[in-house]
Order: sequence, then structure tokens, then C-alpha cells
Amino acid sequence: MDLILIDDDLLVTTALKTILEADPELHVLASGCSGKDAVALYERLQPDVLLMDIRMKDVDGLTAAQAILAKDPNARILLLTTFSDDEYIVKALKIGACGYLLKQDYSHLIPAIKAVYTGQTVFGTEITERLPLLLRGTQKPNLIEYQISEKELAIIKGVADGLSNREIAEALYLSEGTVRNYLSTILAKLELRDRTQLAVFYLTRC
Amino acid sequence: MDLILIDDDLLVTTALKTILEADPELHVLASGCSGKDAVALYERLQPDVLLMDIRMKDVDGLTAAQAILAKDPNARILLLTTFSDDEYIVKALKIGACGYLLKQDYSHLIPAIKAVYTGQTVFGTEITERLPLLLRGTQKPNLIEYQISEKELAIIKGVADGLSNREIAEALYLSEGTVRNYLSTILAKLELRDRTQLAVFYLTRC
DNA sequence: CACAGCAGGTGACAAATGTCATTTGATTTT
DNA sequence: AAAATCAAATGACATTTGTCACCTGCTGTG
Repeated sequence: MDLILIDDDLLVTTALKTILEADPELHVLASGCSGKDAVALYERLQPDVLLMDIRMKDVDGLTAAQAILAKDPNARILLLTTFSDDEYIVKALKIGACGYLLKQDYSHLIPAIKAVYTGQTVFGTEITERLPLLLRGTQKPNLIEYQISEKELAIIKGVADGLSNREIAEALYLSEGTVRNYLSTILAKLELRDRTQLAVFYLTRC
Repeated sequence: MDLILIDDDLLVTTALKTILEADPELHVLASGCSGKDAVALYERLQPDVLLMDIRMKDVDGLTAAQAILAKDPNARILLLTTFSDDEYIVKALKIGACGYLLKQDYSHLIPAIKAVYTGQTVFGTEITERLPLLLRGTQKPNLIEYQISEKELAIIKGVADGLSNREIAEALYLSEGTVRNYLSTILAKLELRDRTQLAVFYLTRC
């Protein structure tokens, strides 16, 4: 199984190389230190799996991954990162990366690589924990920061369901005017302008 | 690494058992044929990984997985299925299963199990392909069915960004009235009532 | 007790939204 | 050339929406 390693810290790539080459099935064809390297090396060497850091100087890992996947949709790219940043995770999934691991658990790296090689997708523990949240619909996640009450949350959900004020009022046994008042304060708290922005906010962030 | 297999087809569990035991690291502690078996066996034997079919007679795999995870949040459960059903995928992720594979690729099963054992999450190829779609945000997928034109799509995206009609008009070099007209026909085509429903529709279905 | 705080409500108002009929100019079709 | 088609616009209209000021009980706390 042929690999390429990309990380802008030379220490990391060399360390990884020794760890990985301890497994007889794995061969590190080359390593690079930038997104540009990644694209060039991938095209030239056609590895089975590409291991790449996300944060890098010139071209970041995500962009490089996107470029590579555009040319070869079957490319197997495993992204590494130090911190689990929700935004990165979603982007990585969208562009079609085959995995997303935290750098810490090097011990867990080898089975992940082998799974990716067979075409499967792998996520590290910390990412796994966040996944259910990213898939919307659970409960009050980052809304807590905004001091949103239970009733307000219920109204937000109504809006995010596409209900009118009247319908929300009926559902919650309130008057339409009250729903409007609530909505007004919700919008102020969240610094949004209208119900549509609220729905978008809720569906994308919660 | 100790495993438990659950499938309501005895043929499958026995076949799986022989395949898996070929690997010296894997031991099958027991196998069962129902969700109830799964819960009981898991509690008694505390396996490292539980392999379970989703569709089963009495208690289905998802419910059983949920029950097990409620008692032991660290349980490693790998779900198997014959068809990739979007709804199942999302549910599985939400309840915190560690993996979701199609039954076909038995050859790929072993690396997946090992990755799951280390706490990572694994998805089969077909699921991987669907994931970006489930995470919304690409382009015109099922909108095509509704005969939505390019310009209409641009307006829909504007709405889904939380823009007002005036803002959309400015962005597209149209008059506000025109935007309203477009929006009106879009809503009619999609059988929706207002822009908020449209935003919800777009963000959840596209 | 008085007073503040809070959940819920009312009424009024401006702005935004959605609908519809109708017009204009350009392009295509016959 | 006449007719049909279409993108874009307009104006009028009823609704919905968001805001604001203010009222009404109820509850707790000094």
C-alpha cells in the first residue's frame, strides 16, 4: 500500500514515516510540506492513500484535497489536524475526503489507513462525537450562548419548520401577537433580521 | 479483540464467523439473531466491538444499538445493512454508532473493525458517497425534478442565504418586483407558501 | 405592603412579502 | 410579416411580518 505524507513540519513527516514503515504492508513513497507538493506528488506517483495536514502555509490541505479530487474522484485522502474545527469537518466531508483524524492518536493511524484504502471513510474519536451535532436536529447546542429560553427555542423550531406565526401560536397555545413579540426578541438576541434568516441560522448552525 | 455478531440470518453469522476468525487478532465470543440477543449478549460478555444487522425481526438494530449505547456510551457498534437507506444513516450517526457498512464488502470488514476498535468511525463506500449530500449545500440535486431554471436557482440560493428581495434584486441586477414574481412562481412550483419554507426546503433537501 | 420582575397579551403601525393582471421589448416560430 | 413566446418590469392589492409602547396578572422578595 503506497502512501504520500504531507505536513509542513518536517519533524512530523519523518516521525510518521518511521511509524508507518514499521508495518510491512505500508510504503511511504514520498513526503512533502505544502499543498502544492501534495498536488504535484499525487499526480506523479499515484499513491493509494494520501495523508495530509490541513493547516499549511501556502495552499491549505482542504484546497489541495479539492484540487486532487477534482482530477481523480477516487483519490483516497486522509486529512490530519491538531484541532477539531467544526467548519473544517463539514468542508472535508463535502469535498469528499475519506477521513479526518486528529494528529494525537498516531497509534490508531494504521488501521484507519487500511480502512481508507478499502474505500471506507474514517473519523477520529473527537470528530465522531461532534458528528451527531453537525447533522442538526438534536437540541439546544450553541444557542445556550445567546440565553435562549425553552419557549423561545420552541418558537425557533416552529420557524425552522416553516410555520407562520399563527400556526406557531396555535401549536404553543399562545396568541399570535405573543409569538411575534417572542420572535422580535429572538431576532434581537441573535442579531438577525427576519424569520428566514432565523431558519437558516437554526438549520445550519444547530 | 472480542466480537459479537448479530444477524437474523444464521447463515450470515456463521459465514462471518469463519471469515473473521481467520484473522488471529479477532475472536467471536458469541452470535445472536435479534436485537434482544444483542442487548443481552453485550451486557453479559462486554465485547470490544459489536457487529449487528440493522433490519431484524423483533427489535431492529438501531433500537438495540440505542439501548446499548444508553447504558454504555463507549460501546463500539458497527452496523451492517444490505441497502443504504439515507434515513438509517442519519439515525445511526445521531445515536452514536461507530460505523455503518454495506454487507457486500466482507473483504473490507476487517480493517473497518480494527479502526472501530480504536474508537474511530467508519463508513462504507456507498455511504461515503451519500454523506456530502446529507450534509446539504452542494447544488441542484432534486430541484431538477421541479423544472427550476438557473435564474430561479440563483434566487432560491439568495433566499437560503437570508437575503431580502431587494438584496437579491441588487445581486442579480433585477428589479425587486421581478424577484418577487420569480419567487412567486418558484413557490408555486415547489408547492410552498413563503420564503422561509423555501429556505428550509433548500437547506434540508439540497 | 410595595415594588420589581416576568409571562402573556393588545393595538397600532411601517415595512416586507406574495399574488395578479398587464405592459414592453426582444426572439423565435410559422 | 404575423403570431407566439419569453424575460423583465410595473402597479395595485391583501397578508404577513417585525417593532414598539403599553396593559394585565402573578410571583417573589425587600
